Amino acid sequence: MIRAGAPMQPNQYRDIRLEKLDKLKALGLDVWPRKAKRTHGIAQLAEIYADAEAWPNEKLEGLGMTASVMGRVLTIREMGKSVFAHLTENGEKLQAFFRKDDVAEPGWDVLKLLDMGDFVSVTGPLMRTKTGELSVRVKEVQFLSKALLPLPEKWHGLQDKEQRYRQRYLDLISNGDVLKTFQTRSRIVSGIRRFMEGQGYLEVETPMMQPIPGGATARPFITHHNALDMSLYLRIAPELYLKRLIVGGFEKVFEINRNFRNEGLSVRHNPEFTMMEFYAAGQDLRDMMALTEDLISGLARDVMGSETLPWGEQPISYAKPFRRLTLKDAIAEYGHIDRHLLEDGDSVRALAKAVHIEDAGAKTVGTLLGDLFEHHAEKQLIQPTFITDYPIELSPLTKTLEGDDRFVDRFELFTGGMELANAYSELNDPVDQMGRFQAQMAERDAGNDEAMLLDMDFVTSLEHGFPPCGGEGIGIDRLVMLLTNSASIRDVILFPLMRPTKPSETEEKE
RNA sequence: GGGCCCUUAGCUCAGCGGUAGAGCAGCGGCCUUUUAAGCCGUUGGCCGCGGGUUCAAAUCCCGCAGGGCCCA
Repeated sequence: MIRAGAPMQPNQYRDIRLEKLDKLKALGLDVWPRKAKRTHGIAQLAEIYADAEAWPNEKLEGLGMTASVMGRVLTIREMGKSVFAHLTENGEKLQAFFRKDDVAEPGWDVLKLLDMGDFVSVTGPLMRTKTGELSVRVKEVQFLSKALLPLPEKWHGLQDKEQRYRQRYLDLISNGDVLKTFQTRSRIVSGIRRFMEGQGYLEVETPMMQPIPGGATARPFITHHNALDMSLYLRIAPELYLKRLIVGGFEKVFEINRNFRNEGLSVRHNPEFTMMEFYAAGQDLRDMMALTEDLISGLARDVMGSETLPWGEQPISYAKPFRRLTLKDAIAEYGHIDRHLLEDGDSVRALAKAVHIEDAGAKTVGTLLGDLFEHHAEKQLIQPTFITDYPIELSPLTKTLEGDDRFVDRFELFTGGMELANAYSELNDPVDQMGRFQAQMAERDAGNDEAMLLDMDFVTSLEHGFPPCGGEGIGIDRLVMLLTNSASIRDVILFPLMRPTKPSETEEKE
């Protein structure tokens, strides 16, 4: 596969196009000019003169304007002594109309050597064709860049998913929706930054390489620092560092950056993924909920244009307020299970065994409640729903509920059947925190290699005084999936992780 | 990790024991308002890789690689 990508291998297409390049040089052209002649962007012209009734051909010609636009040649339709071509720039298209009698030398010869995929700049007045399409009547052509390899098929685009991910640039060129999705992702992320800054949060950066990976339960990637001769871990979460900043006196901080978790791939998981975490001194879980609703419904409205957006077969409403449900109530409702059975350890264990949950005999009741929730409820939570009152075993960094120390003041937001956000009233009692870490270490000794490691410096920071604090993480990739109706996380990550097609050169050297 | 499926021309796909096919793209013609332009002609293939079965394998069997979907 991907033979066309093999660099500089002899290839029918490359050879012919290299010959054309020589012919262009022979015409005396600078075939790799340093700058494009351009007075307007294609999007700009397409927008201003979009309305065919407001801008009929006579009126366009009456403007007496000359525009220069640059773009990649997407299609060429040759009609004897005239040629139509579509140029594309930034996802927008504009037609160029060449007539042999109109084009100044050596324009017509250049045209004969033009291929789909090349870049050109064209100059001329605007016009509208018989069929009403806005076009540039080309008087002058500037050749900008030769594509030596052909574009994917113009009608079907690039379909092969493997090649779409491996050669994302081809996917972006030939599948218009893909470029739109990633442009939208960019707008969503900048919308998030605007919102957070508007709420008084400061963006900070904390270590991606950590000596002790903390803040989440997950297997880390490990790497090595040569000069210090030490192991380092790619972070699984920034949490413990952001909290140190709260200790240090920041009131509100957020970070949007990559986390790395050494786990499998799926339509919802990529080993590196983007997360926003934020912390606000003096606040609690209720404040995090309100902010989350404001943020997400605001993004739906302001970036996507509606609080109700399509998601597969079923639209999702991001209108406030989102539904709230305790973990146990969610199990009861979606699993059609008598609520009272969830209050008793033996019956919880029996329910877990009934649905074949692994090690159901050995796990704690709280852990089993988490498993039952995942089994019965998670996939069914399509509309945004805050799940609250998590078992303490699943939440080593969270304050307990008032009056019930088996459960903690935490929510996870589920949407489209996915975990989208996770928030706590942060644990700030250093003695309690030390005990929770010890419980995690015991779990680790018992064989759970995802259990948290003790970070003594973090505990020390709490001992210097940590205010009450609300904290939350929001999965940015999943948020983009939801807002753009993308079924796979690979459709919202530009370069998802792929196995190499053959051993890389660095590996061969080692 | 388990199950199912895919891999054939640059791209999109047929073909499923008997000489390797189509559309688009390319190349050569015709055509001065086309838009999946049209018409005539034409080049292009380690049928993912390696074994096997067979007189004969793209096609059947086994293994490997890469990918996809579902489940855990």
